[in-house]
Amino acid sequence: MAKSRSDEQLTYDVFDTDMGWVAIVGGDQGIVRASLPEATPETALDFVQPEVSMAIHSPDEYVDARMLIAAYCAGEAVDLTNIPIDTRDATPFTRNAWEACRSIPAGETRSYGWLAEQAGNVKAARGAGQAMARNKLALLVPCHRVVSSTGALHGFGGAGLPLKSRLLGMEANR
DNA sequence: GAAGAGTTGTACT
DNA sequence: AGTACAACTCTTC
Repeated sequence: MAKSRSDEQLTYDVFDTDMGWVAIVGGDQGIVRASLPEATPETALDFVQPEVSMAIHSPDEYVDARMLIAAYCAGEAVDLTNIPIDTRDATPFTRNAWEACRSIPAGETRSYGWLAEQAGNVKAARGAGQAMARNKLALLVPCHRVVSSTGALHGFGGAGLPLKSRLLGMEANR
């Protein structure tokens, strides 16, 4: 770990899945940033900027992650938790929230309050939500399984909502 | 069912 | 260091 992040060479890969193109950017510690399934590889790569700008295309590094993500997008029951992730930019609370989020079983949903409790503070549900908002690992951290206390898909800022609803439907149907 | 107040964490200035 | 913002939850009308 002696090597600094700035001195580290990032690598990326982009591939097509059943739901669209997914781009992933990783470092020495693991995946640093991942995109949601997009219509075109260009959009997917745009999603992982600016990290991808200083990364080189190394599909050989992520053949394992590619297979898992592709299988997941195809509806297969795979464990995305096997993919190593690097939470360098995350604060302890955020990292803990992401870790708790990965702990949620497929097809199940948890509330932000539960997530906050796992992260350390029960009343930090709002902060937990923000941690998900800052989540750069997209599919690797199944933030779509986190819903509001009432069970409704709250927030999920922007165009991610339809996709997450789709993912939930897929997992539930599975 | 809808609206308002309260807490905690993160990001930015 | 301080201020503003946020993908929440709970209590009350």
